[in-house]
Amino acid sequence: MSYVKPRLLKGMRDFLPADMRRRQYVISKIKSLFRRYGFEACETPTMEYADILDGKYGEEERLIYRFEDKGRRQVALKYDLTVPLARLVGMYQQELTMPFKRYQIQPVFRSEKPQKGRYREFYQCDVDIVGVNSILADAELILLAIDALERLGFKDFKVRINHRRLLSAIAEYSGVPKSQADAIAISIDKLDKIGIDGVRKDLTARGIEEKSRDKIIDLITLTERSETASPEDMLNQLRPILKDFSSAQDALDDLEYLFSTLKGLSIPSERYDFDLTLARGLGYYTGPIFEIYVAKPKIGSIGGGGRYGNLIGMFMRRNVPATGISLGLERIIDVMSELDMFPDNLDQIHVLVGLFNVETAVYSLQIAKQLREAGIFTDIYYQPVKLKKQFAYANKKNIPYVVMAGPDEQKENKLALKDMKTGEQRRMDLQQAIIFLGERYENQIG
RNA sequence: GUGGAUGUAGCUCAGCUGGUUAGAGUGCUGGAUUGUGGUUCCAGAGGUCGCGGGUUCAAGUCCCGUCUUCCACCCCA
Repeated sequence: MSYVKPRLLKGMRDFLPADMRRRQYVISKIKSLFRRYGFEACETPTMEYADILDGKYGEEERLIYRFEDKGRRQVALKYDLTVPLARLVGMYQQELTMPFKRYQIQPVFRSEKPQKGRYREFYQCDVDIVGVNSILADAELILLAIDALERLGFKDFKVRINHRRLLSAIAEYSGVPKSQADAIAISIDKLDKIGIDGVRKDLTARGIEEKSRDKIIDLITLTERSETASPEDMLNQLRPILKDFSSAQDALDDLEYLFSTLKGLSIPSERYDFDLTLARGLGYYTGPIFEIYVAKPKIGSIGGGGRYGNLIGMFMRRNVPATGISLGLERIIDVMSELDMFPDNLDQIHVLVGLFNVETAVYSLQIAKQLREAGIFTDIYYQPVKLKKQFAYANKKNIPYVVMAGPDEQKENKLALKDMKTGEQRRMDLQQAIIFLGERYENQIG
């Protein structure tokens, strides 16, 4: 027989049942919350025509997986869920009810060099609101993201908020040519990592003139100084400085509205921050931008998003405003694993029906059948091996209860239900067992 | 994409300056007089030392290449 060494492609992963318990736990919580906020599900294919994705991501475009298919079409694996959504809206305009609120939980692909918390295939959990100009939509997405993370047990995280047009205004204000605006954004985004002197050096290295550089640094230090200041105070400080730039005023208005809404929703102020240095890489953002940040495990952002005003317009003849936020499933899971945030009873199977001997096998199968009809997750042992082995199997699979039914039980039309944790075992009839297990696992039985 | 580290039984690792049949713990399989487990005891199976070349009388141990994982940069979920 020929042998192929089993192996995985770089950055790709298998999920064993132990992994899937955690993934499904997180997905089901997120999904039910999305629905609670009035979003409906959507999916798009793994592959798109390459030109659907081209020209949307800026620098990051080099990370798109590209192939030629057998029909010599240029195809690409989807890189995020936002651009496919834009395509979808462009295609089904007439069939979609506006405003269109959809959630989408699917894998995306990026050919990056893998690291911890960085894979080549990973799931994003996106919620987007299409067709709404109001900043209220952005505020609600931030609320939703915070709600989701808190429900998963996150304690220490923060949503950093900035505005794309503020970044370009900074470039304008400092007198830097438009072509270098992105370079500035990238540079000041590193403030956390390399500090103010690092940014100064970096700006110089990027060929920014001294005069411009100092103006930029002044602005940044303003926000850095104000770490204790409220977002409102910071906006008020910026307003006079950027007075002559009308786009900056619009951005400041947006943010002011956004922050006052968040405040009005009673979101604790430690949950969000105005961060003038936040610059999201993706090219399509045009308005407020957000990033969800955890400090504890050094993994960076676990989600992000923002308003994209022109992207959908690239797939239709008019512009449609939209805003969205994305949660990174595997980073959320990585953080939760690291901080031991998963409940320890993520068991999926409630009871194992053991097999005493061949003569009573059918009786055992009947018990299992009826437990299943009652909605209880029931596994069964198929071979009449030593009870020791059957119990060991239940332990290994973390099954909390075992039913044994031998000749004695069958004679009385009963069964023995054993609690694997306490070792306690009681003889009862099937109905009693169904009631007992049914009450215990009420919330899981569908 | 650039730079660095790593790779030995299913898992976690040991193996000194190259030298005979590659080890431990854990896990796995079987057993300790046959209706009850997670403890203990006994026995056993399991390794092309990531893969491919090369140097040497001799390589897990040195050199080159390649792949994987991890770290930094870049960037991001």
